[in-house]
Amino acid sequence: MAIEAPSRRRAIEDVASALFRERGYAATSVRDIARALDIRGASLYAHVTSKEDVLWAIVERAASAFEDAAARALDTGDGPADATNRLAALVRTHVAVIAADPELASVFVNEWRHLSGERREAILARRDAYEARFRGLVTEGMAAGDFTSTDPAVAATFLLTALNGIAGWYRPEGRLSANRIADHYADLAVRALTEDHR
Amino acid sequence: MAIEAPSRRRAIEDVASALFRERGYAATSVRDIARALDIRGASLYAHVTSKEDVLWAIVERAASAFEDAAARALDTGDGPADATNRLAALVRTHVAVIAADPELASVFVNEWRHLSGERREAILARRDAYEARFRGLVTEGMAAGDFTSTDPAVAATFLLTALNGIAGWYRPEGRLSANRIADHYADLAVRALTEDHR
DNA sequence: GTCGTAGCCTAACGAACGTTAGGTAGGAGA
DNA sequence: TCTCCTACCTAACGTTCGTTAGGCTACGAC
Repeated sequence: MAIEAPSRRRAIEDVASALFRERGYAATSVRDIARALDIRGASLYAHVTSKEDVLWAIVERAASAFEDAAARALDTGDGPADATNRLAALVRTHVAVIAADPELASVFVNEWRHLSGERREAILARRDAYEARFRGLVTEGMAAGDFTSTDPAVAATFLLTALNGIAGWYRPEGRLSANRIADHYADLAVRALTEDHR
Repeated sequence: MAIEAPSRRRAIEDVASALFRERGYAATSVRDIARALDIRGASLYAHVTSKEDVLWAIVERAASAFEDAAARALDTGDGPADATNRLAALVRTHVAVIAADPELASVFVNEWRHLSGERREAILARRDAYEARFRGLVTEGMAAGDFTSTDPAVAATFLLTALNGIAGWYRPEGRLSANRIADHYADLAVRALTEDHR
């Protein structure tokens, strides 16, 4: 979307996230990342202070992408929509963020535990906050009678894990476009929370 | 369930699957596994031929557990149930397998890609076959009019990723029992595929 | 032309990795 | 008592890991 300065640093993060997605962070060496850029491992350290630093940059960027997109999807200025429509919008947005950069999203979803100390806790806190958005929306919808009453935490986790799973299997050249997937997932999510809604 | 001979080999697999679940296969060293058993890394090789061999044993056992349970859930002798009931039974069974040994299930779901060559392909084939069971059931249910018509592959993937996610967060001492989780997930799954079903 | 700087190189560091070799202690069965 | 066998040990192997140090080249700005 946004036009980025074509920095070397960013190129490193891009190949790293592709490798982290398909092999995992721990199974990807610094020399693997360098080889994908056709340079030597040591040369990376002109652009990067550590391997974990690259992971952190990727995870941080992904977290912001999800947060910003969710805020845009939910805080629409045009008055309060009902829970069903807001849930559909949130699901669509989540799918769109994943499809826009599946490597980024996959690393965020699956590799955050290789961060250490404060960074790990910071990301966990942001994940929790994001999950709370889902849970809150589900809770509101139940209170308003839009959703079937059930355990909001379970329902939110059910939806979020299903959504995050997309980051693992989505391929841009696949059978279904991101929009079609978003349509299907929004329908499935809404129906999962709705009963006799005609 | 079954009473096992208390073999050292099995103890190794148990601590290994716990470590693989929480740190990942690649980030767990042979010496880490040994330390959890209060022995030296080299001593493991009296019971095991390689680190990957341990992963294979875990993944293989998990695959069999899922396959056997699904077969028992679907091939009930008491005549053909409708797709809704069979889906609910399959979901419950899947949850039960995960809850019976979350470490085993989590390694199966998340760490199979660290297998090499034939083993990796063999597990992928079995995963595909298992997924095909879900997809087939969804397809049948749509044909019979029990389920809302949608893309069966997308719906099956949606459900399976939501289900497999449980392996990542379930804790036996958690707020909800495995049965309660199974109830909720079966409801969510059936509703996701059903519309105006009263 | 010279200066800065961006980008890469070779060489090497200590640590950790998976794994092998060969040996020891102790209990079970003859 | 001798003999296996299970379970563990120490020591070491070659490799790979993340990372640092120091140097070279090309190019744009002044």
